[in-house]
Amino acid sequence: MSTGFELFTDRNVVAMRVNGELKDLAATTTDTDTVEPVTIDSPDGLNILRHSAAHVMAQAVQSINPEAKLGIGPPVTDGFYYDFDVAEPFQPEDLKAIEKAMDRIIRQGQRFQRRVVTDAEARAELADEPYKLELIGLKGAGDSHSDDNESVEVGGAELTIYDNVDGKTGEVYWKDLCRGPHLPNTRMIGNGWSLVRNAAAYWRGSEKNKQLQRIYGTAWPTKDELREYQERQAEAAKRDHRKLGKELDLFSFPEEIGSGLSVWHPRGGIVRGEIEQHARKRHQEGGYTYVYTPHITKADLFITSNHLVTYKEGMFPPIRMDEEVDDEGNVTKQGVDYYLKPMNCPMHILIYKERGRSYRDLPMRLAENGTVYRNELSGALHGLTRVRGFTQDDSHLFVTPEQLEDEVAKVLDFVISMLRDFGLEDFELELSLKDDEKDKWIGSDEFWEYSTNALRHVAQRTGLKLTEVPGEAAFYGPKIDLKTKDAIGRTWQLSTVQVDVNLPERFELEFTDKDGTKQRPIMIHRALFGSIERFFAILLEHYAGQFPVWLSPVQVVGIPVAEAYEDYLGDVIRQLRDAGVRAELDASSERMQKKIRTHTTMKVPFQLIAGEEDAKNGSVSFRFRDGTQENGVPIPDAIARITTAIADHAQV
RNA sequence: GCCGCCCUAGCUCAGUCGGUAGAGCAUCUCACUCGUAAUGAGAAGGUCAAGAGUUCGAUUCUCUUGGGCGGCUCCA
Repeated sequence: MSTGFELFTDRNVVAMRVNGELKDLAATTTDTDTVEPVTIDSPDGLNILRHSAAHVMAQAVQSINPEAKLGIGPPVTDGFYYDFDVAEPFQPEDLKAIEKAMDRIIRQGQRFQRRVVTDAEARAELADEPYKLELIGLKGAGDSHSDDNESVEVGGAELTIYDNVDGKTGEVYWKDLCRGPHLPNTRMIGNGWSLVRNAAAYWRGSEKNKQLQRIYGTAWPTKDELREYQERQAEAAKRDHRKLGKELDLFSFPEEIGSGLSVWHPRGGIVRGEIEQHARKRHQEGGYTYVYTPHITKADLFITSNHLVTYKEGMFPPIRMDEEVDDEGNVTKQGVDYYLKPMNCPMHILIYKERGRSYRDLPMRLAENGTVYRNELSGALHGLTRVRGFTQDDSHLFVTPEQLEDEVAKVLDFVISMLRDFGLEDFELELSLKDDEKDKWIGSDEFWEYSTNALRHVAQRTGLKLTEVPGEAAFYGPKIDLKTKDAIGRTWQLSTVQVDVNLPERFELEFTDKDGTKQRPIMIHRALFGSIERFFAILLEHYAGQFPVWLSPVQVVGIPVAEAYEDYLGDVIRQLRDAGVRAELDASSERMQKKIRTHTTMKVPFQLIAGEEDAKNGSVSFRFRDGTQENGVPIPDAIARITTAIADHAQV
């Protein structure tokens, strides 16, 4: 018998795994146990650090406000939070006071002491903590959601309370219902932590429940790592597409139009146009046909598709047409309701249905940049990534069951190679499956098995990292989602490929097979960028506004050293424009240094400068985004260099 | 939608313990004609988000509405 303290003397060890289970170092082990150390910088160790910091924060809050009732306090990515039920929401000044109190607790070196309790004991000790009592009740009811945040409190096989006690006297300062494990001592939290913000959050994540006040913090093994984290946050803030969109004059959301509805300025329009043109060309090469469909439709269409049942809250309210009302307000002629479309699929289906289809018509690949409108909750809106009107690069493929696997494989290859064209490189896949829950899924077991296997084979063949997530499929079929990592390591979900037998069924789609029988096609829903607005925002952040040359709104700006060289440099700019380059001459009366500054902040990839020297030699001088320069480049070479960079989608 | 915070010139922000406002940049004018990140001078620009209330008086206090930000929920 020995404790973790005896087994591991390394100060970086904060807990241990005993036969695979995380335990406090104070726990005892036997010779037959498999015991592994958990260091503070490991994923488990970080969680323990952060969860322990959450406890200290809760103790600090209750030391300041004994009336604060405890919610839950789990670790999350990069940090932790704790929820409190308090009469008055926290203010920024409160966070400072809480940090001070936390600092005292940490310096005090309180020990975390684990204690097993019965249900009755826990209820008695936590009589003043209604939310904890509710959690105890849940556990009693055999609730076994083992991976949610609540399990941090009551997820173990037995109920445990952690006491925070004085390192020397053993006096109990505070206690909390908790599964553990914890750091041995609050001092190990060190100084690599900080409170980040406070916000409201619904108790147990349901908007039907009361809102609690949540305080978020971040915690790291060292102060240096905290600083690095803060720098990463600052870098992300610098790249924020909402900020760059304003600075680079790309798009805006005029209040007069309404929230979540974007307008695209000339510069943003150029970038978006390049994205769309490139995608269009690739789609046409890939056997897709572009179609156009209207923005509004009579209700019938979305009743048939069932969207007006399952998705009604997500849709804008109807526009009533042709209704006539007399002076008393009685309806004398029935009107018709029109809806803004939240999806394009039913419209594409109607194109399919316009005439009888043969197996020879399949696969049929319809593509559209279809603008859809969704009544998103106002609080959910966020820049261009979450809006009320957006354009999906939507495709619907109609295939025979036999074609499904091949076609999905093609689609996935297509998606990946297209995203590579835009400079994204790091991908992984998520295969969403059905689970055992009854009633949630439609379609036969055979269909699910067949289509799931098809998607799995295809996904595996890409060689990309693949995660399978049971229960995440659409109710009508499995799907593959593609995620990408941007330049600063953030993950974005982009493309989705979904198999659907539901809509073909609802709309009674058919094709005539070789043997003359009528068969039902399978539909594949495919969004590549997801939403063009959102994809644009992701690229903008990925490149921090420094788009590769082909996407840059202005590719070249000519800056004459003095007015006398405007004609000379203007001629070079004209040649570039003739070659299809977006080149401009800055003939304003500013000084050249000022112009360089202006166009550098606008992130123009090539600045061409010419004065006496270059005019004499028939050359120009390059200044690049990073401030480096290359002087005396002969004009033809300069033009070739620029056009090549555009054609190659090069970053400069 | 919910909770909290916020909205002052085109932009970024000061400011007014209630007596109707200021800077820098951008814009316009003039002078300077200049070789790699801001030339100088001057001018113009604001019903302090909108509406209502309290007050002798509101940009400032209160309420309502709109918009934004951070979360929750939701999601392309």
